[in-house]
Amino acid sequence: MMTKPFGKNGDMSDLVSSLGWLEEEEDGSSQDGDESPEMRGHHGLIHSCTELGSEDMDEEEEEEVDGDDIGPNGENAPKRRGPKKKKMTKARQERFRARRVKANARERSRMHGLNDALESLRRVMPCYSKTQKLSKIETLRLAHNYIWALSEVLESGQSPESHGFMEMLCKGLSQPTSNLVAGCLQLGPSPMMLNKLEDKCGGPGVGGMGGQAGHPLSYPSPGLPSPPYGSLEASHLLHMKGFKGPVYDNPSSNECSSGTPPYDGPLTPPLSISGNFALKQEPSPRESERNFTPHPGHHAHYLLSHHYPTSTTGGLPGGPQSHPLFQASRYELPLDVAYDSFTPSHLVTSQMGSI
DNA sequence: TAGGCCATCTGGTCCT
DNA sequence: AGGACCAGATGGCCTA
Repeated sequence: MMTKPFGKNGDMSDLVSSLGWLEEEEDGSSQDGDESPEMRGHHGLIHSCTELGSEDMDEEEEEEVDGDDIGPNGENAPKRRGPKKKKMTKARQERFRARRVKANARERSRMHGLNDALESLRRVMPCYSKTQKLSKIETLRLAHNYIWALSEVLESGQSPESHGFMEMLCKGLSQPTSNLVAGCLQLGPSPMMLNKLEDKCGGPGVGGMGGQAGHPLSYPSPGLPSPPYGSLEASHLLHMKGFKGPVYDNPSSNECSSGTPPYDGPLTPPLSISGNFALKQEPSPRESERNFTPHPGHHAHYLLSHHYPTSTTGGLPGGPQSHPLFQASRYELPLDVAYDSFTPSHLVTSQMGSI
């Protein structure tokens, strides 16, 4: 439970009055700027109070605000310490309010943008449910785990159906979220999901395969519960169906490298990661220090042979081997990544910055 | 009802 | 000076 230093009602008024706030509220200037219905409680009052008491201390038209140390119930409130508060003129109050209202609007807009980005992230997570939305913190944790797990898959050839993959995904997640992820990964693609994938991959502007349903990941597990579990969102892999070929020879072709292009769709995590690997000639000595058994390319083969068959209709132009998932298995970490603290996310961020 | 999550307001700080 | 970013504070909503 979040600790609330002040009660919702009543006890706050003592503080407010002791700070000499009430006089401003009386003249009505405290309400005019808060067009937002979310302007709740006393919080804003306190901030405004402190602001009024500090910002304009060097202004003319000083006016003492003493004499109102009596609480709303008539009791004596403790005297306010520090410099005496000066009353603002109407004009100053209006200016201040206008500035504050503008800043609030910007902040709202900024947070909405942040939430939009978070929602985009949710949609490319391995489990996405409109009905059971992941919380912000869980979304970030799952994203971290997901990148990590995918990298492990690339490096080790571990199957995404394995228990280990699930464990990596669920590491540090709350029990409900873990259950959600587990449910998602064990559910076979539902007809609804297939439709969704069809929409995503075949829809206009997605770079899909002409409306072909594609090859959604299959996690056969008949008889498992349906919702509230979300559905397995395999689109993060299916997105790559639009992949035109390896990008390693031309790093600038990677979206991530061309400044900050407008985000108009889910990214393809393997592309983002693999495009930044350095070409590996020999197995890295560090690789042997890993805890997993390296089977380079195994999983890439598995995935790609299942989902990117070499065909003229739906396969990758150069066969599975041309896919970044496969290619990436031949790449290794940059040497400047601190190995102790290695996680795939470190790799991504450190390399992204160097593009 | 406690606890978790969220949206919002706010003041401070840094940057352009 | 103004905007972006951040963290703290607060109240509302929802759920176990």
